[in-house]
Amino acid sequence: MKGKPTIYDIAKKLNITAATVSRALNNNPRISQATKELVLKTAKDMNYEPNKLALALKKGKSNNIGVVVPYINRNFFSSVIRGIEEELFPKGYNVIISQTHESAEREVDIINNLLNAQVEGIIISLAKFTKNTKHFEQVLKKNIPLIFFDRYQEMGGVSSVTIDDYQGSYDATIHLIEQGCDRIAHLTVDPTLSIYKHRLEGYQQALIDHSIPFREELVVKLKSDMEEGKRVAENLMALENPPNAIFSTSDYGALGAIKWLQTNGYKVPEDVCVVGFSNEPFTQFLDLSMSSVDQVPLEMGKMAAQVFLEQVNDGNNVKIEKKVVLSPSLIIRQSSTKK
Amino acid sequence: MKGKPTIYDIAKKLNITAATVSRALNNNPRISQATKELVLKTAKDMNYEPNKLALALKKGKSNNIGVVVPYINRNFFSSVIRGIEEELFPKGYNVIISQTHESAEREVDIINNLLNAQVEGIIISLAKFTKNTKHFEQVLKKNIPLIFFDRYQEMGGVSSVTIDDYQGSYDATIHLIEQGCDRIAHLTVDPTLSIYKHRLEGYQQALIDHSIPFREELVVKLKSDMEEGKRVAENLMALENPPNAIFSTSDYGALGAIKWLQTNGYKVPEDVCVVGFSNEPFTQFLDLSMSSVDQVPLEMGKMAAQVFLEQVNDGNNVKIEKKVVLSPSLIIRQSSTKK
DNA sequence: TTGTAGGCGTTATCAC
DNA sequence: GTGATAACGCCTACAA
Repeated sequence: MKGKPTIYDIAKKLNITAATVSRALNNNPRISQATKELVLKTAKDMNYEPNKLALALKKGKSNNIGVVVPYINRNFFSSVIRGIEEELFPKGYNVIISQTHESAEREVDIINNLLNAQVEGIIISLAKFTKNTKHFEQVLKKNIPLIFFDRYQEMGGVSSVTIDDYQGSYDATIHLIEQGCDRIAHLTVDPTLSIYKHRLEGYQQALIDHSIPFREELVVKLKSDMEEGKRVAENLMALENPPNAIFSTSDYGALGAIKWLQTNGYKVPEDVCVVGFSNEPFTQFLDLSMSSVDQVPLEMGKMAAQVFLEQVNDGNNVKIEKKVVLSPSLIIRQSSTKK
Repeated sequence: MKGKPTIYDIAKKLNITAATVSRALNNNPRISQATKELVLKTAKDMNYEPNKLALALKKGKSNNIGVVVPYINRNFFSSVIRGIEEELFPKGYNVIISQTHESAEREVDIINNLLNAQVEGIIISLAKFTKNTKHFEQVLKKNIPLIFFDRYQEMGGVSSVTIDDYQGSYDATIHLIEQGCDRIAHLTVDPTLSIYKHRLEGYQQALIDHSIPFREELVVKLKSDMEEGKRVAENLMALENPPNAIFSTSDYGALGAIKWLQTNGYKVPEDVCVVGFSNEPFTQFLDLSMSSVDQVPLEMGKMAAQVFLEQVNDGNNVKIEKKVVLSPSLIIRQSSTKK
């Protein structure tokens, strides 16, 4: 008996069959209390541990779940993954992670790979440029729960967990208005992506609700990047009627804006209030701490895991399509607090 | 043929046996070119994909590797994991992650779980309070490569990938000395842990090499935390002969120190130079950017993965025990640059 | 060059 | 209650 002990080893020792051992181990009702205890005891003695691979092959279930993100070392994603792992480890699932590097191609490879590995579910935040959804149809065809989080795409049979981007944006804008700002710039990243579209809409609605005219020139598209934020701030302040608040859908853009403002004679928040989005860890450590919309990544991860568990337990039932929308949380700090 | 096609399905279609199909798929030399091509083609047509679980059971190899960290959403750890994944995905390995939450108990559970899942290797950064190593002996007994990174413990048969903490600390201290500082405080976390012990030694050696007397009262132990950093800075500056430089083995401690200094009339770096350790992302975004020792997490992850690959390919050979020590990289920024 | 048969560790379906 | 036996999908001697 070199390697790990199997149910055969323990069967032999007890002079019974492997089948009986298996049943005893699985607490099968029609097995005598005596043998049950005996088996359990010797199993423990021999340091027996079931071979998950065999079980997996037999049942066609691996106890593994795949989590796919663009990059794992972005704070938002790693926090979501943390939430997922914490929810799923106690249930006996192992979390396999993969990174798309924002490449749609690689995303396809990863999905195929996960499928081969017989994962029982896939939780994914789409690569930025994923348009085609063919690879996901395969997943659905196999009745494997597929859950999008944060970045998603409309697709029948797919569940998703997102934050209410509209609400987050609305709240942030209202907050700025309440600080007395009436010329609020909106920095966006790519309004064709749904999350940014919703953020734009929330911003617009807040203006409407306070009878503030919408000015097209105050909406600027830029990459989520500090240098871009500086450039944009410069342009905005050069307008004849410059903004007295900047709401950026990215913390990095907001940071760049603040830096430019401060080094060019503007006071934040007195002259210009600034609010970011994502609540990156650095926002709280700045000398002038930055207000930001928190995307509740931990909750998002836990929620995604829970949705997965529901679907997986629902067996081959009708495909449930669950859309969970979490409330983001506006964190108000110095960059937008006049007092 | 409901589920996934198997080699049997494709065998039936071609009127040959599964064995032949298997061989063709595996490019077995003694198989006719004709059938090989035929099999390959129909396999593709039928959208055949090998079932990794079956393969795993057969070979006793899962193609999975376990990565264990305290918390996945710490920048350092998630960056290491990123490195590991990037190195291992192309080789066909799946990366399973688990978090210990710094609990030694949970660490034991996780190791057992990974063992049951038949992972082919384990890469781990120890929970802070792990003393016992019994659970690791099990891993070694099964001939499964075990690799420690960052936080490790001396153990026969175990490889490790770390940075040269001594060197990093030495470099940082020398840098401070070159800036003209001769009263350098050293903030440590827990000198009983080897990494902090080495950092203390590097600091001391730098002093010796420049004939600067070592002063016990300039070495302070504190938690890696901003508030603690403030408290400690206050105490240090109250000494009769206060420091003109602070080297903290944690960025958070350094940050706290800087904040306290700045709000209490001291100029950084003119009055006091400050250097941190870890190169957390926030250090570069501070108004006064912070110098720090980068722990090259990406390289560390890649290196750990490479060590794993070596061991795993070495079969059941003699246990190789590889100790890789990477060079940290001192990032010099404003907090320590007088000019 | 290809087919046959057995096995990896479990569980499920029959029987007894 | 428990024992045979087959099966999950694949690989690999051993034959032919």
